[in-house]
Amino acid sequence: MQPSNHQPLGRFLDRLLRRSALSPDEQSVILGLRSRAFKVPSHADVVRPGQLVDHVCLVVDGLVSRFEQMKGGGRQITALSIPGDMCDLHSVVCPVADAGLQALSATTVVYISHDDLRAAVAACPAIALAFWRDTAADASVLAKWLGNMGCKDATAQLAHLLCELGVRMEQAGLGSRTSYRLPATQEQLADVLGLTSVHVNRTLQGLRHNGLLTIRNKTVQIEQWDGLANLAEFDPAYLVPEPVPRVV
Amino acid sequence: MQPSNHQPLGRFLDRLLRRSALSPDEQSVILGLRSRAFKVPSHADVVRPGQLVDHVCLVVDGLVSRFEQMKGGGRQITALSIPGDMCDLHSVVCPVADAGLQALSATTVVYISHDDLRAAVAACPAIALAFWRDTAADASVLAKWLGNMGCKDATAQLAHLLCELGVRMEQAGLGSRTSYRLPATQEQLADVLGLTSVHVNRTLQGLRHNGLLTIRNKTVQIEQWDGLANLAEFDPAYLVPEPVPRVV
DNA sequence: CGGCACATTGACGTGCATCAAACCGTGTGG
DNA sequence: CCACACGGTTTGATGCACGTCAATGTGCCG
Repeated sequence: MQPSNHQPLGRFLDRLLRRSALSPDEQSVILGLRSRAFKVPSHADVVRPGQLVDHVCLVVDGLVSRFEQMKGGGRQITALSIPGDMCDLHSVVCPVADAGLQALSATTVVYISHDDLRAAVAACPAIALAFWRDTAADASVLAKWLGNMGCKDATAQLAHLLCELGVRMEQAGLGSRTSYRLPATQEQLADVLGLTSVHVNRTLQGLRHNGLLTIRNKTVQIEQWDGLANLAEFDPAYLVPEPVPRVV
Repeated sequence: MQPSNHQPLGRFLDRLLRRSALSPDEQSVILGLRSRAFKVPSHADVVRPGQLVDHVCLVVDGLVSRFEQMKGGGRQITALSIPGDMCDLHSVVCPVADAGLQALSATTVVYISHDDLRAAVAACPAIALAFWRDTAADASVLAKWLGNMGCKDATAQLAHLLCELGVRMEQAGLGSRTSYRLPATQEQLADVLGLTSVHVNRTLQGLRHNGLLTIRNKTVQIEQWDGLANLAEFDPAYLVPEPVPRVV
């Protein structure tokens, strides 16, 4: 599993191959998907909540969040997509988006039409399974977040998030788990963790004062990985599934 | 979409058909799956966290929870499976369970082997898509729970959960949305909501005193559906996806 | 230089946790 | 048929983690 290349679809294929075996033919079906690139400014909506979509959205550069919007103005981020991630691959099978998508920083994305993806799925059953598996992987991140929010205090929760992002960035070839760029504001992190930006700020300071990490210029530097992972009860198992044998 | 029957696999097929169109042949593949029934006593583990499984588990009667276990003894329930639900359909593509499964009440389940399901998927691409869609539906419940936990207070969160279960019970043909049996303890509800059983108790009393619902003998009676749904900002859209056209 | 988004700090309030005890229904065994 | 044990519910007193509100600081960009 060599990184194929740094083209948008190459990054996505890498992500799929991390979990699923695909034949050269199947790989070229993925790489051959037609895509249209767009630039999205920071804070702009990519998909509005409740919107019916006919394409998926692959992150090329930047950071995209999926979020639930409450009537009272509250907002909960339910997923973070880094380059190489499909924000809403599940929309192929559930095209009416219950949640919205928003760029957290200046971002470039590519659109790929549902029709093209459905054609790929119809042509290659293994691709359908790879997509299913990808959706399941997203769900396991979601379950982990729920567990953290329900059981851990702000410090452990924040530490866990920063460990997770480290591992994911490393997997995606975007830095190492102890040093990566995170173009998100403290308020956005607060919306991920179900906290306020004020409390995220103080919690972050606590981690800094303990020498666990530093953040300079949107770049996270984890100084004591083991300490942070231990504090967070972080176990990357949920991010690195065993590749599963082909079934078709 | 008539309820096929009340056999275990019939209930599961009904659930699939609620979201996916399947041809008669495909339906009979589902109904023909081999299954072995088991009785599970209350509080017993069905799958231990981290276990490698080679079968999925379909709930026939009772209630099963998926949960994350923390080192400190904390526990977070990340999904509730009612009769007709596959607890861990995603394990077909991610066979190493990150989370555990536990029966919340005396429960009967049936096991279906991954091999048989993979054969079904290989034979009928539409079944693969239906399974993928089912996994996505579970994930949207998870996202909603995360949103509630992050943004709402205990009252709204509990109200939302009871509305959700009402709709799901009704869809599954197990009572109406305003009256259904819920064989869970307050402590288990607390583990769903990220609260303590003490607080769930007081919150439940608040809802009762406002005349919104009553609970007697494990049976939830919602007296004012609109009031409860409004309090919870409950919108069932995330539970009733538009059926999607066949792609294969 | 002025404006703007974001980070930081402080004072204060509250929703929920924690701990501990009492209460209640149900099944069990003497 | 009663005594008891046990899982679950209910209640009260107290504390803390985090929210809220509001001001100030800071870097960046036009």
